[in-house]
Amino acid sequence: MYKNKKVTSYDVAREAGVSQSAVSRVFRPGLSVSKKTRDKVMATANKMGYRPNAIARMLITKQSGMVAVIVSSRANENYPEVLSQVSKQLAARNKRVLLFTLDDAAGVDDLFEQIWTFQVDGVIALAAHFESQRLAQFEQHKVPVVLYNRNVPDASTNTVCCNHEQGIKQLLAELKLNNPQSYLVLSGPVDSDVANERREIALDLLKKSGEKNVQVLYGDYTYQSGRDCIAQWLKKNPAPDAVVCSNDTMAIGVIDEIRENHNIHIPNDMSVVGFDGIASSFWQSYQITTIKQPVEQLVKAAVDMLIEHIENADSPPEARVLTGTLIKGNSVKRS
Amino acid sequence: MYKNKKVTSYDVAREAGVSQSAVSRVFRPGLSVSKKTRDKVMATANKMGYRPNAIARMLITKQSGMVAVIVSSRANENYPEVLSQVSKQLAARNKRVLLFTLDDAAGVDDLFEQIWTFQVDGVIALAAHFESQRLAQFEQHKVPVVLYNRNVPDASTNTVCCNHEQGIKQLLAELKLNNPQSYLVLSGPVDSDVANERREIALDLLKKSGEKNVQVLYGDYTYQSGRDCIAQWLKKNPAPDAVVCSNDTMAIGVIDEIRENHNIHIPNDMSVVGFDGIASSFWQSYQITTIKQPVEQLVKAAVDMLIEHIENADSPPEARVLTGTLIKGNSVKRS
DNA sequence: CTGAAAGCGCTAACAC
DNA sequence: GTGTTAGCGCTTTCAG
Repeated sequence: MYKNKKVTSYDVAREAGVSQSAVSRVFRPGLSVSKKTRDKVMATANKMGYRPNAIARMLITKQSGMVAVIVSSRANENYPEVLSQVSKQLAARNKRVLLFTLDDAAGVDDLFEQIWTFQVDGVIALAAHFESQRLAQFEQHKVPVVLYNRNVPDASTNTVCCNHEQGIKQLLAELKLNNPQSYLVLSGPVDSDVANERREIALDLLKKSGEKNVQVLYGDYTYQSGRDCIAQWLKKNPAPDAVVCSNDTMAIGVIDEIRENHNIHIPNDMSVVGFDGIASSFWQSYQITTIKQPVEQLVKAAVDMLIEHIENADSPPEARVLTGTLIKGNSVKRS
Repeated sequence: MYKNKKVTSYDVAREAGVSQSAVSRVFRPGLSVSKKTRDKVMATANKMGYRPNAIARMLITKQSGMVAVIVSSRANENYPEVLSQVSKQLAARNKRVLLFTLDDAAGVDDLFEQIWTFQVDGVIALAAHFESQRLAQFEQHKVPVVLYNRNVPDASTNTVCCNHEQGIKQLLAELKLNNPQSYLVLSGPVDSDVANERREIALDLLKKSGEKNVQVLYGDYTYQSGRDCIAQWLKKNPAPDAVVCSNDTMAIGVIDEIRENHNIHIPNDMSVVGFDGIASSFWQSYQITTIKQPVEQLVKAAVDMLIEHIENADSPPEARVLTGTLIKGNSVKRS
């Protein structure tokens, strides 16, 4: 075995008695090489354990074949599923995932530095919040970007989003069947764009339908915050008839808190709805009424858009909105 | 703005009136440049929007600064936490994560091709199963690798693992307090090394302590498989006194199935234990007795080992085993 | 401390 | 169809 140093296309060429570019051609699909040379090259390449060096290729083709995927810690609980889909679907398009996790605003500068230096072909941002000046940088550096699960008002960015409005409308309609007199909206954190959007839509719709008794609390999307919020609220206030949570995880927290510490029956005395359709929302012990996001299709849309913009630098920005599915669970009374 | 093409170190050099290597030096930390040149270069670089091209750097330094992280779909439910930790801790060591997801054995060939061509500095495999010949390839290609949550008998590979034996010993001791007469071991899938290890350890320990009535069922680590297995079992058999699940998710499934369809009380009539300590195992409605994996420390160990082997090619293979924490939940009766 | 020069391993014209 | 040649953008000796 030739293990002492990395074997290059030159080494293979010499050994096979062909030119270096012949070797290169053999390993670039779709280039015309005679079967004879191809076989000869392949044979010696295998013998020598040769693998083309993607780095060198990137340098010359100016395509890294890598897509930066940014995951913020504020991401929904369904992000593992999303990430796995993203990885799978990008792989199918012959792109690799360069993963970045974003903890707090502090890391953003560094993150962007990395993105530029690594010459990624594109960026998919999962539920992260970026200032609009940040988004402008992508354009300056000519790096296509798709925001997943975000709805940016000014339509200069590619976005893919679940239809929050329609979803929340359906959830509220479901709640209305029981004619609730008081609502509690349990919002996600204010630094999450998705949370803000869901909250505002809910408040807006409730207002439009003339509801007077609507209160808002702020959690941070976690189970514990769901528990804490409702516990805190019930210390000084009567139980609301309906609780509208910005995600399933908080809804689960609410349900557990009620079960443990309060003599309130869900759904008979109180209705709870969530959002996302995460795996545990379907578990027997919770069975939350929620909107299931069409994750696979959302990711497909995101990947399609990104590839389109990578291949065609001046295609116009696009926003795609997909509709989720109402899941009628047992956290809202059914007649 | 100089936006028409990527600006290179030559462009900056020309503009700043210095040599190209001067620019290079400025952007390589720890190299001696006079403050005057440094300032001048920095200023024009910023003005022109210059960013060093990491690809070119990789080509010459033969270090990509990337670590391949392989996630298999068989990974435990705690993988999001693990992945997030891995990403964070590698970032702290100035490495980027190139993420690969592995669905089935079919993709392995392709995966390995990618790993070689992308010249990654190292590999962390999360709960994936590789044949030993595969592992040998890493050595041939001189790519350091750390297996996370695997215990390979032949000690020629770097591994980091939670102490399954001690954990399961503790869980069984906890169960013993109620003097169970019959055990059901609910194993994960046979193509998961972790699952096999946990099952065998449990069976072994039970045998050693003289238990006669021990049955085994095979799930696939999912919630639904937990439900299905126990439901199937109870159709034809009496309820076991103790159920030992290979992960928390299946334990949750067991609990939910029992709650919905059987008149059996947990923990009074039946005890259930899990493994992993995933977030939902602590939820009020489950509170599983389980072993919480020390994820942060496990990842730290993995990353430390990997970096060590990247920097020091001939450090010897190492296996680190960390001990988990027994969580005394409510799925086992407490006296 | 600085600049000149030689590549890293490969791709992409371009002749033959 | 194949070989020759000129780089991609950077790091790294090596003189000065």
